[in-house]
Amino acid sequence: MTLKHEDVPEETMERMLAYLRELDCIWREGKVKFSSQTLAKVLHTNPAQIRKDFSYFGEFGTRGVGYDTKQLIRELRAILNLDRTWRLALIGVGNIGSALLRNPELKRQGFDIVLAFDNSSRRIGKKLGNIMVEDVSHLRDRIREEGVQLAVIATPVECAQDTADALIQAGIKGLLCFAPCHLDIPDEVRIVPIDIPMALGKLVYHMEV
Amino acid sequence: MTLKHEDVPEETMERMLAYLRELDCIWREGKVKFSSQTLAKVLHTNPAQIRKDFSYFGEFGTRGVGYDTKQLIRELRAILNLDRTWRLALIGVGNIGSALLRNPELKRQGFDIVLAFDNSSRRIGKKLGNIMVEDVSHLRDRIREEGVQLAVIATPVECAQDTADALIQAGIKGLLCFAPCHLDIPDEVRIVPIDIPMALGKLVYHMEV
DNA sequence: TCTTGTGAAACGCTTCACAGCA
DNA sequence: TGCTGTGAAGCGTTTCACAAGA
Repeated sequence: MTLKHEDVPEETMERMLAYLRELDCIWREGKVKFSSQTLAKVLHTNPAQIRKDFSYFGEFGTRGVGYDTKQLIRELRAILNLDRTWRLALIGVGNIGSALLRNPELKRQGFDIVLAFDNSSRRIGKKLGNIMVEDVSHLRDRIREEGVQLAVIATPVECAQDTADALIQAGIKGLLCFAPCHLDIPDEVRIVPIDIPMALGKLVYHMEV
Repeated sequence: MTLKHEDVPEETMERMLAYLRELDCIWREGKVKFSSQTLAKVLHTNPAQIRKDFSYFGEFGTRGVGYDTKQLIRELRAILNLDRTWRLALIGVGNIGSALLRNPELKRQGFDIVLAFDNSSRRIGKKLGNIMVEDVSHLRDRIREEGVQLAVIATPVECAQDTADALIQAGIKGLLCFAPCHLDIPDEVRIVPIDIPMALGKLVYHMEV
């Protein structure tokens, strides 16, 4: 029985991304079949968990045999909306922003930064890769012109909320935010935070002092 | 009743980090008191959740009144081991690695990158900020010399597992990993992954296609 | 009256155990 | 025999509701 998005635990979706990432590896290693057992061993998890996760979306395996690697990769890509290219806007071309622009991995994974903005005249007009950095004051019009749905906030904390507000005005539906602060966002907009100091916080909590 | 680390849900610890981050804001805004109600409103969460989270570590409030902002900041810093400076090693001084080295926010938050390594002669010997990039082949000795406990893996995926193995050999106890792949790590070593393509995956899963 | 701290209920995710099939 | 798919049990987290106390 196949359910849809709202019925799937967020945890399941996150593990599906991890399964896909690992299956890409397994495929590159030439393994055309796998079982929940073998995948679980690699990822240090429980085979029942993997089967249960898959079962939210359908039946992909063959009893007594296992799963077809390539087929599962295709299925997972489709389930996770990763079977297309997503166009992104980037706001803030400082350290992290320019690292993202220079990162070829993103494009390879289907995430294409097609717009970049900054508020500093030092950076506006410069070309990074094949993207021209534009003035953040043109953000709204340019995002609408290009029909971009997703944006990456890589500004300092001080500008992050204003940037988010402007992006939402521009019709953005999903945000990846590197600014280490809470943002106030309407329910219909999705935000995924990447907070590096907080990640280090998770680490040191478990350290012997 | 105060319990310790192993009895505290991971979710609680992660929220404690978010509370601390927000309390720093609240303090800068000049608010010397807060209630679970007011903090919950800002973070779009449940006041009972906040009180329950706090209760894992002690009693910090005054009934009928609320909490003292500055005192709570101090308590949370101590609980989360954020009341000291942590020294880090960085491996991989590419786009993301050099962005981290140039990021003054980390030092301000108590995370000090004191060693940087790379395997490219183009980068070895260069100075970034006030850190000299060293040859990754000296990793083990230098980490032991400096007594560093934490490391940041910012290498390409291809080197990530080897790097992790070397770091563990060197006695590293915690890893922040930017390489978008699963790493095989002994139980006693903590790893916190920051996987940017996966974060974008979480975002697009919820998008209307 | 107001807000904390907390047992207990409610809820949701994980794991188990086994029927169903190749 | 071997592995999947899944209902049900187990378990941990969240939320509720209220006693305690300023």
